[in-house]
Amino acid sequence: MNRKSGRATISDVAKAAQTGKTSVSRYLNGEFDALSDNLRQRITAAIEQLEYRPSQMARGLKRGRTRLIGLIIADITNPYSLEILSGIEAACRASGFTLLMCNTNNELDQERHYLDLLSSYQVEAILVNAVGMREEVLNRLQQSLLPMVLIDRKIADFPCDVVGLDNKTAASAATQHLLDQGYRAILFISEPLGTVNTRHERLRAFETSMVHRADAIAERVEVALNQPDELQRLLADFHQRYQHIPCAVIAVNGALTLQVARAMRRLNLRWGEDIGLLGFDELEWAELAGPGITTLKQPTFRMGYAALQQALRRIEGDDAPPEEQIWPGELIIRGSTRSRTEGN
Amino acid sequence: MNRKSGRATISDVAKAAQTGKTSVSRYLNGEFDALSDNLRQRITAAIEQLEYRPSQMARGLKRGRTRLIGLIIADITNPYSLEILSGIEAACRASGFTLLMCNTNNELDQERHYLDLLSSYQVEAILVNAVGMREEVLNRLQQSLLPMVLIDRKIADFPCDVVGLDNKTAASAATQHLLDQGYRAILFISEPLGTVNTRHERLRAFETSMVHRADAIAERVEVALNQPDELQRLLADFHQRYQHIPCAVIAVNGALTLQVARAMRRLNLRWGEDIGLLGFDELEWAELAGPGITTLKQPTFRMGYAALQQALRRIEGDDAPPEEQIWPGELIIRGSTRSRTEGN
DNA sequence: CTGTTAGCGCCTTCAT
DNA sequence: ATGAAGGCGCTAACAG
Repeated sequence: MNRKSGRATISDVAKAAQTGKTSVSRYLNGEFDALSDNLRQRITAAIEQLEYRPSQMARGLKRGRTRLIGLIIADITNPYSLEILSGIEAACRASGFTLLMCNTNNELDQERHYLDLLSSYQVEAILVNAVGMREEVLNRLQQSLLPMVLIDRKIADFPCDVVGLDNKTAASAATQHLLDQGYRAILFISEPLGTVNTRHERLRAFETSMVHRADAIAERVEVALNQPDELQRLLADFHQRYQHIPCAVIAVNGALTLQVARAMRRLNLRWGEDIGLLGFDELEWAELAGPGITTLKQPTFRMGYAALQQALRRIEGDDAPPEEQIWPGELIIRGSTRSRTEGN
Repeated sequence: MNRKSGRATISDVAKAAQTGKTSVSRYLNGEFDALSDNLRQRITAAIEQLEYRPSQMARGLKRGRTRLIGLIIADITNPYSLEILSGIEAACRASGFTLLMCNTNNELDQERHYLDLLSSYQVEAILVNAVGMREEVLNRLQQSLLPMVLIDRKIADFPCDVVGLDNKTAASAATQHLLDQGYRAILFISEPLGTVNTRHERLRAFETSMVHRADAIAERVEVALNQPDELQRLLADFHQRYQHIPCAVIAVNGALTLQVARAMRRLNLRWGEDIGLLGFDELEWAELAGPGITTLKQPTFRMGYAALQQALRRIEGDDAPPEEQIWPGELIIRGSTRSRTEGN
């Protein structure tokens, strides 16, 4: 046993098994055909006795295979991201990889920082669910040949594997549902659009679905998260202007849906009664809130899982052109979008 | 620039700056007093030009300082764990550490496996929010001198830093609140107690608070997560037996509270009306569910943050005896525990 | 101030 | 079938 670190090294094992490090290394890598039965047993015993565990650090240094996957998330507290994380994690567990987790807190320079950091840990691939990046950073990454998979959001003009929702179909279905239910004034509430393609796509599909309908009013607004007062003001204003016709709200993601629901609560607006409410992302509590909240559920867990699988394929050398995986959403109808007959 | 890995190494920088690796290393470690202005500038330029980033792997191998923290979580999808994670992550970000995340899915052998794995990555400390561990594993860890901080749950007879809730006070306060509100039959619903000290402590405090009260009935039951039918049956049975007196339920944690609420929904039992409901752990949607759900909020974020800080202290050499940090909970009263006057 | 030398723990030729 | 030697990228003496 090595005196200083307290941990046995490959040399200690070799010594204990009365052999050289090479054979132990072979043993560790499963090259048993190159080992006599006797030697193999000695090594097994030595490892057991010394409680030896190979150092992934040293291994990674030498071979480049660290079995580490980097994950960059914009905001872990977001329920969507959490489920994505959950899927990725399960896939990691299944494939023997470990996750290095980085939360950028939606800050752009953190993103840059973590990208660097992860590559300095020699991760074998990077999964990203946060995109504010500019070309400079990306080029560096691309040169490094580090496989990268984007989740949910993608980057314009940057060819890269992507896993995301079929935003167009989903947003159209959501809008159509509200129209079918009789709503005639619909407010699309989004976090600031920025360069987040997801938000743009959903909004565009919403507007496209509405533009044909001369009998219905479409409005849109951007609000940052955690601005309850502003949100409340917006909702009150919207409702006040259209209270004579069935009106509804679409929230662009789960985090926002929560805040919208809270604001409505404070305004004493009952969803499903006074106003319709539909939110992207399924929420575990959606059925418990009043008459329930209609959601556009994404197969988040499976998307996370799939993202890691895609990364693994790249790690194993697949160099097919970048692939864009588009998953279908599912509209889960609950009481918040109850049917409105005219004037009711 | 190194041909094979595509990444510049310290040697490349040394060459480009026309100096030796040592000086570059010194530069990297901020030992500027040992570098002439001229040399320093050459190095700066070389690093810039080569886009050099030191390999954390190699660094870790040599110095033992990997700046990596291992985190073992029983179940990331648990809201409690998520917020803990969130706090830990923030503390990591603030201190320049990176998280290696492992989710055991509540499986004991995974726990063992990950403990090994993390130490093989030379993490500098391990944070654990999942405890099924037995002595064998722990002893190995303890010998390795790897700092470890337990969160929420602790292990009997294993002296170790712990960050947790003041379960006794919290559970007493919760129970007392229900009694004060007039409830006279209270069911304590827990996940299987197992060796999870947290659940035991909360139950014990509940029973202690109830035992003095000859006028009130205390019951308890254990249910595994995701057994909706059984849960429903239990609740129906409990309510049916005590519907003539104000009765209430305490759920031992947030995950369970969600399931209890769902079961009540299906049974058409309205919390705050037909039955009282109080759950450990604050839920972001607690105020939105019917008249709101009364919760016992834990300062989860700060607890996670504090856990990492404690780990840092150990990393920096603090060898004071194990410290048990007990944080106070806060009862957040909502409509689900509305006051019951007799017979109403 | 600066460079040389020797490893950290492991894997990989290349001999034997 | 086995082992010795060299090196991955970095740091830490030890000289100058």
